[in-house]
Amino acid sequence: MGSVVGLEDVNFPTEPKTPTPTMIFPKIEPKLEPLDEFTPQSINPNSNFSYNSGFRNTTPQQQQNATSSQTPSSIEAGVHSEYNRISELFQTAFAQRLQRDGDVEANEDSGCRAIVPVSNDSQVSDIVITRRKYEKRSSELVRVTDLKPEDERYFRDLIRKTRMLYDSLRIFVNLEDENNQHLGSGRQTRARGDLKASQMMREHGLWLNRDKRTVGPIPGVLVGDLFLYRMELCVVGLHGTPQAGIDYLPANQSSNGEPIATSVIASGGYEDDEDAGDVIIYTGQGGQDKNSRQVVHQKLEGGNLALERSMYYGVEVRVIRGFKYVGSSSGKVYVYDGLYRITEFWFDVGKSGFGVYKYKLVRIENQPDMGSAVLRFAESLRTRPLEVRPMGYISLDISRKKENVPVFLFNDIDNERDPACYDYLLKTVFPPYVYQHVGNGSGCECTDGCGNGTNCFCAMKNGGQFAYDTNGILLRGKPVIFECGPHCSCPPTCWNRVSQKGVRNRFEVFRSRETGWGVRSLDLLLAGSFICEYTGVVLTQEQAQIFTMNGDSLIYPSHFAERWTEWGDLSRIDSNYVRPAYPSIPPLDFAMDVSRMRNLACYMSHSSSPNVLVQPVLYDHNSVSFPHLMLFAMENIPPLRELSIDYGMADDCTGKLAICN
DNA sequence: GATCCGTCATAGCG
DNA sequence: CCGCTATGACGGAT
Repeated sequence: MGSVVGLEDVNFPTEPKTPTPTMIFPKIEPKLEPLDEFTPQSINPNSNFSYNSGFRNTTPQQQQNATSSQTPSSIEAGVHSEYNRISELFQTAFAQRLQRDGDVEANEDSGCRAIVPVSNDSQVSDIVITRRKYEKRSSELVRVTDLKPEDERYFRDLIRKTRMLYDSLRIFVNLEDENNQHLGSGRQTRARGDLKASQMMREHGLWLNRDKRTVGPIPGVLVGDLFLYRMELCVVGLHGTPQAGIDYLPANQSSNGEPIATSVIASGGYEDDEDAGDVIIYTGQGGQDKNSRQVVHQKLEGGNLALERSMYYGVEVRVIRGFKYVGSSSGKVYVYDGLYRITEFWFDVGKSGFGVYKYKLVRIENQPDMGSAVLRFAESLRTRPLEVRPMGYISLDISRKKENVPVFLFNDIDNERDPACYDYLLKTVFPPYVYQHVGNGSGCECTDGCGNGTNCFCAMKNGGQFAYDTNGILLRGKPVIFECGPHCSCPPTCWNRVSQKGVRNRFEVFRSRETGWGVRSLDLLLAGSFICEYTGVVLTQEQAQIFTMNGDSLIYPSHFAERWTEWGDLSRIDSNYVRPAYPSIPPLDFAMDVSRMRNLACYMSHSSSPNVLVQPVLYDHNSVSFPHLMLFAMENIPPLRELSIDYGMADDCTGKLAICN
């Protein structure tokens, strides 16, 4: 039997310790070649820059196309002129550098030639948050290293809070716009919540990682983290440009006058990309018309030059993959896949017949599994679990058809099969007296559906507005939420019935060495989306006493940390923001028995930095002291990542939920 | 009905 | 300040 304590220790510091930022520049020492011997090979001995030695990765047919589609300025002439241009570019850059720091010392023993550690007297608190309005991006290139576990937790929490705020703002802007459309503002296009949210956060200095240009990992961002919008990447500082695929420190800001790439987004926007996971053939930028067709040769400038320089100096780049994924609103997600090294680059003939730069990106070893691979793996698990993982499945539905969607039970570690042995409890069982005051007149009378909540009694109970948007995403955590229910006149399709409809995603209870049993999803869980109810049998005071005397463990809902307060909290943007206190409910003082009947929720692990929140909800009765405990995602949770709740436990209180291990 | 394409409103940055 | 960009949303066509 493992301990229930989940992902992380309970306590983490509010103040970060100082990690050591490692300066990449200014001290660099690439070998300087005499300018008259300047050749592509001397620019970079590692590169296979193929200037006139034929075409790489190009079929004869493509070459034919290339030459035939392009006369009289043949592809070869194009390459020649491009090469001349590059030579000029480098001559200028090297001349400038010679003039400036002709006496830099070589650093022979460093694995990465460009990287020379310097003093660690920078303040880490400056690394992350920018408080001034519209501050320009910094030109200081750093790599953050030596993060201690408490630092990791601090930055993780910072990223988490930042993303929560971004999502809240985005949803609010979209909803407000939708309401305005209802009123007939006459505007044709919808507001871009994704852009508005980032703008508001920028105005309040809430963008992260803007006062340093960070090479390598962004503190607090894990490999596999999911983003739904390009601007979200800008806000956390993972990738700084809203549209361009290559982010780099431009030459004029660089201490040695050369650009350095920091991150790339591979989303298949270029026909010549090849993506084999660990190895990417990445096409440089430029040369496309507005229809994304390659119409001229690419040039070795901007991001293309930066990638080449990053290769030369052995500087790693972050790779974010964007790809289609049903379930996200735009049909696309961005996944942080970790660090890659550029090992080769060359000028090639693209499918269009025009010259493109190509870069071979190789994933650095010993990193967590690629998020994009996990997504694909989860996809295959959803459709054919036994084929993909023939061993380990104990049950393909522990709910025995009670849930809309089967709940898997997986254990490839030991022989435990406990969760298969319990009665599956779909909904919490309340004592009969909570239903006393239910009856006619307790629900709304919106026969045609509740619309946007105008004149809906249930909306009024929530303070005039529904708690969800039209996609069923939780707008803001509240002391309690009133959903429409069996005593309402509205049809079951009413969108104020999100949590009572039960599980909609594919979940799996799994055995883990760290957390005993755990729960993970095979679907992407969007931030704010409903996960499941935390079910149990609610006990009367007397029953609870007997249970306690017998030594049985109970769930006390009042012990859950009130994480709902964090969801939709706009206080960092809106100084007038007040945390929702309405509708107010008395402290929850009931106990729940899960010793015989339970659902998947009680297998979720504890974390003090959880990705799931507990939100009280009422729909089938009006006793505010006995709400359903509904679980919602606090962030975009990638498939197969363990779900965690803040049980409000201290480190040494693992016994409380040991029954579920 | 899913998917593709054109169009438009965008915002950061070099 | 201007032009570029591996965006995102929508509406119409296939």
